[in-house]
Amino acid sequence: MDKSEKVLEIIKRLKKKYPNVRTALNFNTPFDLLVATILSAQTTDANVNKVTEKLFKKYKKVEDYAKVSLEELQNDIKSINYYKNKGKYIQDLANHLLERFNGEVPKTIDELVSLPGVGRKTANIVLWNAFGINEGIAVDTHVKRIAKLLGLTENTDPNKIEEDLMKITPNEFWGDITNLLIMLGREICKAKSPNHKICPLNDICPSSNL
DNA sequence: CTCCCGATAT
DNA sequence: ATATCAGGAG
Repeated sequence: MDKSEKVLEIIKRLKKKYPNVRTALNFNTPFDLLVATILSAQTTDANVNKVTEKLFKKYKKVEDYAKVSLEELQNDIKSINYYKNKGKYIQDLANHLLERFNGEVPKTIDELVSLPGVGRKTANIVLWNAFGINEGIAVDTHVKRIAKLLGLTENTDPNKIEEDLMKITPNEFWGDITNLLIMLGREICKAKSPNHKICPLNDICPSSNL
């Protein structure tokens, strides 16, 4: 089974296990999702959702993030890891959107990545989950770890892993594969204790100990 | 490469 | 105690 066939089999099995998988981050608007995704760096989604529940009620529009003092915004996300950096990213981001994009979230990777605090991972998450656009594959810590365990890539650089995955994955699945691997990573193929016994991929995974 | 720097699981 | 969690900037 070559890598392309393997990816299809992996997607098929994971889709069966997680039929309607989508981002676990709660959001109403594309901008909400952009904020939530920035907050999610090195932070669990549950913790992000706890904070955004209040945040999105207080900050309805892009202008609201631009208006407040940085200290107040940082304080509103205080329970999030790296809250000082993230607060600054989000406020700068709001200003860039207002000045350069008429207050709207852009719909291309190049434009998204030009915004403060937004890298390829964040851009891909927002494009797929807010707009349904498959321009790339979001490589987060789970995707990075599991793609290597499954033998889909030998690279460790997220950008190269993204290239490898794009080569062997049909475009229609570029959005799904990230969410599917994230679910697998959170529930079964955990960083510290991968549970090979209950993994639906254990018979085609070179890293399985069974 | 380092810094950022909270909450939770183990 | 420490490893890890939907990373990105400098």
